[in-house]
Amino acid sequence: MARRNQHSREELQALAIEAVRELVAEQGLAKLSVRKVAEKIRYTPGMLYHVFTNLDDLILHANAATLDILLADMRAPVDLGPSQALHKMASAYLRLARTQTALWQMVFMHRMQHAAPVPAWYQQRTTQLFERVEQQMARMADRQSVEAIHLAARTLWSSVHGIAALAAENKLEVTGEVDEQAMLDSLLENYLKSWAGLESS
Amino acid sequence: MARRNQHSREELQALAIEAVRELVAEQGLAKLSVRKVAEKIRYTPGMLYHVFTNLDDLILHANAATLDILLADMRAPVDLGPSQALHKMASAYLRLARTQTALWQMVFMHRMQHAAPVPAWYQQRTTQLFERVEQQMARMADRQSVEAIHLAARTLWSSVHGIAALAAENKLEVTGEVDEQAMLDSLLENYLKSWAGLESS
DNA sequence: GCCTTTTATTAAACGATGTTTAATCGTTGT
DNA sequence: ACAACGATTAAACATCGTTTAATAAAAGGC
Repeated sequence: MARRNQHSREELQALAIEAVRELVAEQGLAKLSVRKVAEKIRYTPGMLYHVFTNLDDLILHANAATLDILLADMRAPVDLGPSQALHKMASAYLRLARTQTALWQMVFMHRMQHAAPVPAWYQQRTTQLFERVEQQMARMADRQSVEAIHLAARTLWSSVHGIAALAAENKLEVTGEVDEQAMLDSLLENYLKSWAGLESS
Repeated sequence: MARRNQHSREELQALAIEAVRELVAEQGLAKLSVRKVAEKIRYTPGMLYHVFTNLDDLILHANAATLDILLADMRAPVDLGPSQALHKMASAYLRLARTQTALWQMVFMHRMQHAAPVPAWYQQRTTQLFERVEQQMARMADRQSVEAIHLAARTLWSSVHGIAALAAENKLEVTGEVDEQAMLDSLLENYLKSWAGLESS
């Protein structure tokens, strides 16, 4: 049979993306396969190549969905001070790494195999994330230069990411009990305290 | 032919491990395969399963070698103060991520597929790394409790790792110029300044 | 020095993978 | 009614990790 046409191209995309996310959430990235995705949405593997260029492309779309969730969770409440806002954002970041570990890891661990550059519609989401952090840090110290704020934001958030990555690892392999939330608090409190007190050069 | 016996079991292990490291350094983890390793050491794929339990095991051994290099590079010079020692160690960590990106990524990105727990001889190396950091931080603030030092060491080094991870990524995908060494300096300076000034509770 | 036993090593198979190909079959336009 | 098109499939291909049984060389006993 051909063109059952029960689903439009866009519906099929959404269906496949959701299937990937469910499969990865249940079994992890390592167990993901094109055939499983196809079976789950009741199509043939070949069909997926009519809608996505390859598996990497499909995974990238699934990751974009995860990033959208993350960005939504990291919406900074307007009525909070910059320090508390950053705490909230970091906690949201950590929470996703803890509760949706497999999906979170897929975002940060999967690398393109075909040497294709990350498309703009994807990179836009990751830069958006850094911009939000930068925005809050700009509120903390308006004495600092734009470059200094940029550097500090990247420094801080790379650090937050490192802690969240550790938390995601520990969900799988035990390395000794660590309280990642306490680590986040320690990082933010100490780094920001010293940084905000700095004078611009 | 059988039992050419040109190489002992240990020599074969070392040969295979070195082959893995060369292949990954040249082509990346994604292109690694058992067959390529076997070809490189001029044996058959099956032979590797006589010396290692599976590919994960082989990769783990290759990662141990990388960790050994890292640990050697991170030897803290005795004549330095704790703060400068930490700077040196962090720089060494970053340097490896930059110069041996593929091998470094294999250490931190590869996950066991067979749900086997990380063996003790491997985990020993990663804990050793944290211990060195802890040691220096203990020198900085002997007023703090053991638990506080443990927490701060893990916080700081997870952050260093996050920055190094970002540097490794940017070696592959361009995200805009960032000076990771400056980020490291910012992290260490600000975090340690505030942390070391703290009184124990 | 021959024969047996071990064991290193291989060749070949198995099942699964991502991807491509050509064929099919339903829909659409005329 | 028929032709063109396009969605969908079935099947093939090359590669992968891993296992199996066969083979050939070394080691040990006598």
